[in-house]
Amino acid sequence: MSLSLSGAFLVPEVIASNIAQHLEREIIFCDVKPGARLTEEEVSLRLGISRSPVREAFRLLEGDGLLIRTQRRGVRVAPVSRADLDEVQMCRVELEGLAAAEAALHVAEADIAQLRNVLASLEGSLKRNDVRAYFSNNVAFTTRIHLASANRTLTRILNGIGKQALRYRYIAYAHVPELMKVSLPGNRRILAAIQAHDPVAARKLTEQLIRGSWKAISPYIEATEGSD
Amino acid sequence: MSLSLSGAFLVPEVIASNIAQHLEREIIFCDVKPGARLTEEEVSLRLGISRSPVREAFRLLEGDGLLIRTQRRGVRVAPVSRADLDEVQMCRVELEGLAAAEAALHVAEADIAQLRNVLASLEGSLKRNDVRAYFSNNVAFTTRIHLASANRTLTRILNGIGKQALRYRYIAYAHVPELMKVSLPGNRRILAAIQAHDPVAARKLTEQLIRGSWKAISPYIEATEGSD
DNA sequence: ACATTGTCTTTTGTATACAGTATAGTATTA
DNA sequence: TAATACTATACTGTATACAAAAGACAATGT
Repeated sequence: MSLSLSGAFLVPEVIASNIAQHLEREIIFCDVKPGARLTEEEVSLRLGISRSPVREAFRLLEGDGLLIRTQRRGVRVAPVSRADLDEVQMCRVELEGLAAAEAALHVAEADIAQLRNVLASLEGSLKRNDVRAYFSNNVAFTTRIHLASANRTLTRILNGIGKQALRYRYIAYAHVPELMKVSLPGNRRILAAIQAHDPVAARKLTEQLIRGSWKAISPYIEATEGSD
Repeated sequence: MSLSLSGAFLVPEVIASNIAQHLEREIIFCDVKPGARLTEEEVSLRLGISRSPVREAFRLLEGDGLLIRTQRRGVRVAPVSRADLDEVQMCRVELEGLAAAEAALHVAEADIAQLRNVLASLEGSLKRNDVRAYFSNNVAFTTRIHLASANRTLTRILNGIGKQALRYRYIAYAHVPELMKVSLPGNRRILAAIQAHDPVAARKLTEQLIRGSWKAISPYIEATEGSD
C-alpha cells in the first residue's frame, strides 16, 4: 500500500476510490500530461494494488470527463484544447449561474457563515501566493454554493464538469499566478448577492465571473496546447 | 447468455456495457421499481454472466443518475419524486436551451435532413399511438440536436440527464398517452428555428417546450410517487 | 519495392475466489 | 419485558487467473 496521497488519509481502510481522487489530482495538476495513455496494469503496479479498483477509478474519471476511453484501446487523459475549454466554460456559464440563483433563494444563515469563512481562507491563500491552496479553497467555495442551491442533480453535474474546468485554470495560473486576483472580488460580490437573496444578481455576477475567467484563461491554453 | 435485449444485437460479441443499456431500459420503463435494491449477484445470475460486468454497468448507470450507491450497502434504483423531477427539468431548461442555440449556429444541411426524417418518424409513432417508439424517436431527435451543437461536453452531460428525464416522461405518458401530442408541434417549431439559424428563437422555443412538458408531467408524478 | 498475411505481444474484458464489513436475528441477562 | 451482546449471513470490495481482441512487426509472395 504505497499510496501516500497528498491529503491526510489516516484511515485508508475504506475504498480505493481514493485512487480516483489521487489520479484526479495528478491529472488536474498536470503531473500526468494531457493525451497520455494510462494502462490499468501500470497504474496498479505504481500504486501497489490490483487492477480492479484501478478499473473502477478509470470509470469514475471517465464520467467526470478527465479520461477518455476507446473500445478495447484503454484510456488516455483527456486532451487539452482551446475548443474543449470553450465547451466546458459554455456549459459552466449556464449551470453555475443557475446554481447561484437557486442558492440565493435557498441559503440558510449557516451556509452564509461557512461561505464567509471559506472566502477568508481564499484571501489568505492569495496573500501567501499559494496556488494549490487557493484552488482547494476556491473549489470549497463553489461547492458550498452548489450545495446551497439544494439541487442534488445540479450539484452532481457541476461536480464533474468543475474538475475539467479546474484543469484549465491550473494551467493558466501556472503561467500567470496573478490571475488569482481576478476571481476573488467576483466571489465576494456573488456572496453579497446570495446573502441579499437576489437570484437575478447572483446569476448575472456568476456568469460575468466565469466569462471573465474564461477570457483570462483562454490565451494561456493555446500556448500549452500540444496538438489535440 | 439469456440477454435477449429488445434491440438487434446480432453480434453481441463485444462487451457487456450492453447490460448497462439493458438495465437502463428496465429502469426507464419502470420494469424495476424506483427505490428497488439491486444486488450484483442477483443481476449477474438473472443475466447469466459474472459480477464484473454487472459492477461496471452499475457504475455507468450511477453516473447517469439512474442508480444511487451507498458505501457498502450496494445500489438502489434512484427514487422518483416531484422534487427530483424539478431538479432535473431545471437543469434541462438551461442545457437543452444552450444546445438548441448552438445547434442553430452550427447545423449543416445534412443534419437538417436527418432531423426532418426523425420528425417524420415521430409523427408516425404518434399516429400509431406507439409510446415506446415515440420515445425512441424523441430521444433520437433530441440527440441529433445535441450532436449538431458540436459541443461534446454538452452532449455528454445531456445524454446522462436525459435518461433521468425520460423516466419521468414515461411515467406521465403511461398515465396519459395524449401528452405525446404536446411535444410534437414544439419540436417542429424548434427545427424551423434551427434551420433559420436563429439561436435566440431556438433557445426560447426549447425552453418553452421543456417548461411546458414539465408542467404537464408534474401532476402525474405525485400520483406515482411512493415515498422517497 | 510494396502489399498482404500470419504470428506475436500487449492490454482490455470477464470470471471467480477470497476477505472484510454491515445488518439482522437470536439468545442471554438485568 | 427490554436491552445488549454475540453470531451468522449476505453482500460489497479486492485480488488474481484466464480469454480474447487489437496492433505491431516480420516474412513471404507477387
